[in-house]
Amino acid sequence: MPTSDDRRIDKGEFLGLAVVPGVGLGLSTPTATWWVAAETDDDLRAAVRNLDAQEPRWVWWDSSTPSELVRLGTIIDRCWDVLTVHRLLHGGWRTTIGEVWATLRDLDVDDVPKMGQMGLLDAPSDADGDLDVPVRHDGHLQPEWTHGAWAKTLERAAAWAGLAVTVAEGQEKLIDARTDADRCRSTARSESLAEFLCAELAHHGLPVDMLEAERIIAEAAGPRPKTISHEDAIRAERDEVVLRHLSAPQPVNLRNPNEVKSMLRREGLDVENTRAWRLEQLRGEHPIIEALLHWRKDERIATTYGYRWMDEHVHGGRLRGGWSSSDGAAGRMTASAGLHNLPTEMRSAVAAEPGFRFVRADLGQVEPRVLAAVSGDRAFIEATQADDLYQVVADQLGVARQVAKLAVLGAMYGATTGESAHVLPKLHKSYPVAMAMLDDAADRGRQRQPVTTSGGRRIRTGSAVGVDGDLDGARSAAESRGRFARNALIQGAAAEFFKVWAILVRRRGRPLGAQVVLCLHDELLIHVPQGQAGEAAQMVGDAVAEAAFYWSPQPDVRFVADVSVIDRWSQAKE
DNA sequence: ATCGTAGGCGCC
DNA sequence: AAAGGGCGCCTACGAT
Repeated sequence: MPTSDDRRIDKGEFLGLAVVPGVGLGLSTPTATWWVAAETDDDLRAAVRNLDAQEPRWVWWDSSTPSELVRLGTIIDRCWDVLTVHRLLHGGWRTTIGEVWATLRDLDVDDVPKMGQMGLLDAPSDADGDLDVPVRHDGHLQPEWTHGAWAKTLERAAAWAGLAVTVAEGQEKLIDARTDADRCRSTARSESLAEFLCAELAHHGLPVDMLEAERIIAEAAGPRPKTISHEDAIRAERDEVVLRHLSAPQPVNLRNPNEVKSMLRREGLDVENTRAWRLEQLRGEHPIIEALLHWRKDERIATTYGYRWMDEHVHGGRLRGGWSSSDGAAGRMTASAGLHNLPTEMRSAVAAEPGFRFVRADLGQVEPRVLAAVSGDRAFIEATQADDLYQVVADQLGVARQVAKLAVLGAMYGATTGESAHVLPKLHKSYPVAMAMLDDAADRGRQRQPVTTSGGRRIRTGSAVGVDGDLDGARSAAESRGRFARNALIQGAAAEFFKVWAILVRRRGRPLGAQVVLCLHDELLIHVPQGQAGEAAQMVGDAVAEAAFYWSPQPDVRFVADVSVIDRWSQAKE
């Protein structure tokens, strides 16, 4: 059997990979399938590096492989993540390997076999075939294989890698046949690498000053409870600060919105719901409002970002959570463990480690600039040349800047009321191409038709997404889908652009020792040795224009970023 | 007991 | 200023 070093792989050629820790690698190009025994992590790492030196495009089924590579400390810059590309091409989110295979083979996705659906005492049906081969007689993948049985032997791992290459080739063929083939292929590659970045983000974690975090938690939630009854006492104490404002004291469960509503009614305050923005309008009417709003903030930290959250997700000064490169709706990145919704008052706890600094950068006015890029509206593209796009639009429409901003955002979100809706006709007149594109997307959404982002992502609008909150029947559900589609076109394209930026920063930052530690929709945080911080900041800014060069359908749309070097996340501007 | 849904709210 | 799009995560609660 030849070793990996004997194989000649053309630059950019698909190279399937299936890692079996402690055993070796299954490998496959479109023309050959083989395996390499490697019992130690060092051997595994060396084997991958030797192959990567030939500059293949690595192919794998799903994020379990990048997770394994990152654990080994291997760095990859070209890959094709089959599951990620599937989501790009077909929409949807929680997709399984079995469904990806069935889709490619034109099999009914509803027939994809599930693990364990066969009773223990049942005889294997004819469809199951030989467990040693990955594909059953009926054409579907063996569920045992998709659930890990591919890793039983290196021979199987090699076959598994070969199947991944087969799927990747099929996906590329689908892309080649499209009118937007070049752009879509480019997105498939960038989104795949973004998935690898996700594995790195999950592994490295976000630096957290644990003492500072505990100080903030203590301020909001009190000391760390020692027993259950101690915890109850702290909770009761927190509740009491609100309840003492009642004219007729009685126990109220503040965590139950209905009880809060009737409590307020007894105090002479009638509200349809108890949301913060509505309660804020009642500030000054009754002291309990202020106390209740303050209670909510403290309760948020106590329940979601309290000691339990610390114990569960922060270890060795790093906050770690799961990352996904593309969510179910429009393709934004998602993260768990609170990484995407840390309250601002907790951001002082996100601190660079000794000898390191953060470079923080966020894209400025990214949604309207993306709208200009994807619509090709000449007048709107002209407006992106300015640092402050909204001011240019305001001057054009002859309205105040704030009004122009709300109108532009409203057009992208589907706002229908208020002053922003009033300005909409003017917006149509000045920027007809951009507005027509949004309206067209909204129409498609209403009719349950999918929309496609400029990078080629298919976004489904017909499923149960975006229909909550509408009680008055089908018409408003259709409007809700329209708003969703309208926004998804922009949000999805912005997400594609952001990911190109993120993976560029990841690569350009490597010689500087920089580590991407947070991706937040339009904001990047990188952790860098303090001596390299200035150079890294320059690089991050330059990478915006480079990302635009790779991603933007229009070469003359200007994108801007605010970049700063800081020690704590709370030192972000404003 | 376990699951799904709703109200609520954190962030973009 | 108005209350529109996305996500994750909390509690409460009704259905299974």
